[in-house]
Amino acid sequence: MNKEFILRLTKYKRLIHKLKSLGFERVFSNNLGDAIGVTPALVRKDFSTLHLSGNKRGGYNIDMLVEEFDVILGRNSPQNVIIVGCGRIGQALMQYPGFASDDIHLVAGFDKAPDSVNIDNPIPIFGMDKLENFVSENNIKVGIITVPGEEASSVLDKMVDTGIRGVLNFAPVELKCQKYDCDCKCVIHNVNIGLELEHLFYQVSTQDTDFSIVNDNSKK
Amino acid sequence: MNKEFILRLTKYKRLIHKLKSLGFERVFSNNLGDAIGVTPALVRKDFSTLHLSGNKRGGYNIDMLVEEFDVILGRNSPQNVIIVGCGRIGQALMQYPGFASDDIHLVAGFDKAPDSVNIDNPIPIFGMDKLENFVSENNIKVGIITVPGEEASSVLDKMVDTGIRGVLNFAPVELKCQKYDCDCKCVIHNVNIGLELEHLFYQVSTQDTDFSIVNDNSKK
DNA sequence: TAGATTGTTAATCGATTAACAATC
DNA sequence: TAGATTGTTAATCGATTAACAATC
Repeated sequence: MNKEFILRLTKYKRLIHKLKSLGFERVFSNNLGDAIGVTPALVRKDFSTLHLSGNKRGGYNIDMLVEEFDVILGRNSPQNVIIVGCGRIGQALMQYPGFASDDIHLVAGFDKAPDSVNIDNPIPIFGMDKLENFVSENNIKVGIITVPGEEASSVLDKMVDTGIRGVLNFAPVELKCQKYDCDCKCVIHNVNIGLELEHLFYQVSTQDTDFSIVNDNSKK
Repeated sequence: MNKEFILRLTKYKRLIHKLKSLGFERVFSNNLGDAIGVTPALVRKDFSTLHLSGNKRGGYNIDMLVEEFDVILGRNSPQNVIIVGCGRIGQALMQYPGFASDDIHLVAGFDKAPDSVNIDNPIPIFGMDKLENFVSENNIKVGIITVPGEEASSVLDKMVDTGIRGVLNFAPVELKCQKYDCDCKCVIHNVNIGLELEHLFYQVSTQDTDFSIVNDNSKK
């Protein structure tokens, strides 16, 4: 429910998998807290709300954590993703090496001009007219948008209509799911690269200053 | 200082520029709140902490806001960015159309094998050995990392050494700036696409459920 | 004047943390 | 037993909001 909380969950899961592969058998709340940058108390609180319990002395059992987190985060269901928009960024993501290790599978790309897309892609590229059938036949729930900003909104509508429930949007517009009013049936994460860079410039420019100074400048 | 606050600032700025281009002369806190999804009270609070004042009856003057936000967000200083790692994602970003409109300029790319990078890039590509001089000569403060995960950490160190103060990281590892202990001289934003997708899968899978149900399942 | 909107204070809300009893 | 760590409660902290006096 809480964004920060869910983000911590995915971090816990990754960390726990790493620890398991290192041969750990138990782990303490303070180890976990240090690694993901929170207090041990919060780790225990999180685990407590997830009904994950440890031993008063021996910490938490790694095998148990691995198993439970895989259930909690739905690792057992197929993590298939489609990508709509096969321009430069779309094609780059198709080759992105970071997915395989997370059991996330990009299974197909869609483009309004599929024939003009390079041949050497690792996944099949279809025209937009194939989207609906593909999504329903393969029960796809999550998609990536990498179309130009002007097309993003209509592409989103199309995707939501076909049954997509989660979207990662790279187009430089802030998308909101308006199809179903406030009772939104689709979760959207916007990755707005320009906004991120602006944010960085701001932070860098004020790193050593504080607000009163900034304001004094603006009034010169 | 607060992440959410800074994000709102960039949204205010974009919105205000849009309103100005539409011919607006004044705007009220409730308009702004509706558009960026916060309460009017928060808009007034934000503006108040920024020492931006309006008229009790007539709202806020758009021209004043445009001017002040450009100062606050440093629009007046050059927004030059370099990119380290000229693989697929790096090259895709070089052609990204969303930057120009924000006065953000990608000015150069760096790669350990610059000769193997495609010729038709819109910006010059240099070897890593040129990084330090370029950054100091052009007074670059912000860079993008698009190298493979294994190289990200050492690339970051190199960038911080040359004087880069803000980094947008696309490598699939969570980077922290450790060079200067806790007194961190470099702000880092991690865009972890795999983590985002996992997060989405989790949200989609629990969209209609609540925690007690999730937990019951996990105990089956 | 009456109505509307700001600016600010105090209240609320929710997340995080400190602290400690329970217990391995 | 003594020491360490969990699980949970109560305190803290900070951000957001409601409310309203000031005033255009």
